[in-house]
Amino acid sequence: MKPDFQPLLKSLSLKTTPKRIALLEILDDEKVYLSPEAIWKKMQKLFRSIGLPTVYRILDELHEGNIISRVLHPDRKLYYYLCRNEEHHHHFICVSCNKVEDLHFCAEKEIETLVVKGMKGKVLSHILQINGLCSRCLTEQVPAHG
Amino acid sequence: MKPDFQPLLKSLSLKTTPKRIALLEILDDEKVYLSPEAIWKKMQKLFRSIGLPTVYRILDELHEGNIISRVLHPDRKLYYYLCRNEEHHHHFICVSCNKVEDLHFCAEKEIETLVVKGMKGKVLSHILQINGLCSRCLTEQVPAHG
DNA sequence: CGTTAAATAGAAACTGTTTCTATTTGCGAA
DNA sequence: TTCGCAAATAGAAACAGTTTCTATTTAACG
Repeated sequence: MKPDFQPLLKSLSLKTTPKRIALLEILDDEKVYLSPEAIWKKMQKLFRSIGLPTVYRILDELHEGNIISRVLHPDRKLYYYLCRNEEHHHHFICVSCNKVEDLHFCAEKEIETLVVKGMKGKVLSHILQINGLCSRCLTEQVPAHG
Repeated sequence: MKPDFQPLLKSLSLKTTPKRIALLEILDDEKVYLSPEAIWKKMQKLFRSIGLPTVYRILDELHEGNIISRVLHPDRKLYYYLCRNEEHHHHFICVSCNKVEDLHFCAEKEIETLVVKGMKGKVLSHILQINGLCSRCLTEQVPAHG
């Protein structure tokens, strides 16, 4: 069940190139977040000649257009994944298998109150990221990395 | 009022070198988080010859020993600051002046419940970072960067 | 099909960080 | 206080992830 990404690209005034479609399909297939390099390696199986800069550029464009989300991993690298949730939410990241799960929880109101009333400041954005082990990795006793 | 950092270093089995003391004093003076390079520049005023790798190494050691905290900035660089709070807390970061304020708020319980009961997973760590404008920058209408 | 602006490959540059090796220095022992 | 050695450091170089640059290719529109 591959979604039709053409209208999505069109809405961002991006041309529908095979590489953009392939990258979106790769992210759509994965339930884990991927590094640009991992995406590049998957792309190389589909295109005999594709540069890493192309992957970076496409990721930037799609992230810019809010089609894909990215995670700032504790290892200081950026990881990307396709996020289908429109509403505001946060991420649970399994440090063992890299799976991302959306958490429909947000402490927005508490934060807003603390910052506005407590500090007389203003909230521009907030990041809530939970690192842990998903149910599968937990039961399988896979050693966590990081 | 400079604290005596010697026993602190000793407790980590780190030798009390002028550079380690100076770095701690620089961080103690600042109420903002600093990049390794910014710290290096301040160090260069005190030591005619100091390498950037030395700054990185000292920062790593102190961070390892839980003496200093670090922030993973949206610009993907690491910033460091001296954190005097022992208890678990989170950070408000002013994107205009880089000041860090501790927020004594934590959604730990809600997160725990969601992950354990909802996902049957396990929480290893969590990051809550609030980016905004502090009261001073807000009233001064300083344009925010980032 | 032809045109044109957008997209891409490949090389090279850039930046923050780490590693390596020879030299220097803090500090416990004598 | 001086000695000896492990720890700390300088400076160069390497490294990794990411970005920039330029010539070439390609999608989209008429």
